[in-house]
Amino acid sequence: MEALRADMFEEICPSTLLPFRVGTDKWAGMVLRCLEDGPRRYSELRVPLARISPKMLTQSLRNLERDGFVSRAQDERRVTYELTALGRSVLGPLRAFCDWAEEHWDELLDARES
Amino acid sequence: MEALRADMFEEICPSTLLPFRVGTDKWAGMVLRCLEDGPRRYSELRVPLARISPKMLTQSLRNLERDGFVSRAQDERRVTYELTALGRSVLGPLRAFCDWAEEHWDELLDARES
DNA sequence: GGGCATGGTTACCGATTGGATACCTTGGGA
DNA sequence: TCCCAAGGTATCCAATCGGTAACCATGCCC
Repeated sequence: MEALRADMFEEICPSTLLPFRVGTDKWAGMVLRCLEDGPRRYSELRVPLARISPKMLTQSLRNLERDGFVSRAQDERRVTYELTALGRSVLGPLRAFCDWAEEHWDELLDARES
Repeated sequence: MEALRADMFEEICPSTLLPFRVGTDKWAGMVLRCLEDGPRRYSELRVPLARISPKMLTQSLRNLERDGFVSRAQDERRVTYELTALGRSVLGPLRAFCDWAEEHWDELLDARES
């Protein structure tokens, strides 16, 4: 499992500019993608999600937990978040959207400009 | 092309309860689905979207137009909205989510309850 | 030329979202 | 014992979202 790249999600990123959202809030989709490759710690998630505030990361994670997408495990001072089976099952549709966005990115930008 | 059923989207429907959204606003995903089978008029769209206000329907349509998903054609007193190629292309991922939601609906309700 | 249907627009308001910032708590390690 | 890192909370505020309700413009039809 590789480390997560800093600022995986650019300032102009699909989840903010593009017309769809996964999860109840703005960040949930990105959080899910960060958990694709295995469990991650809170502080580890803050690296790729460079612009998230601690408040929003906690809120996103709590929502995802409440909806059964993510499980939280605490081991002394270590907290790790991991996708549940339900969480993994939603990666399919989620990736379908990401692929779509990548493919149609230029068309979308063109449409927005005019 | 069949007429659209009144209140196609129940009060508790995936797009409001479930953790994803297609389109910039609450209604956009439902509007797209209403246009799946061909062009529709403004008043025709208000039938399946029983709880939408004229303001929000206009806003959703304008957003979808701006993003290039929908085109608007005016012919005297008739206004019709139709999916563009881009709009049709997003139906795939959109349906992937709807299918996912249908399949995992019970799990989601269970997770929310506890 | 009066009314009616269509396709909106406008004003107002409350609720929700999300950002910034400061603070807190617990458990090690030096 | 003091400090520091991890993993958060708390507070405040601005902007956006979405609902209600009233109103408007255009073009037909009688």
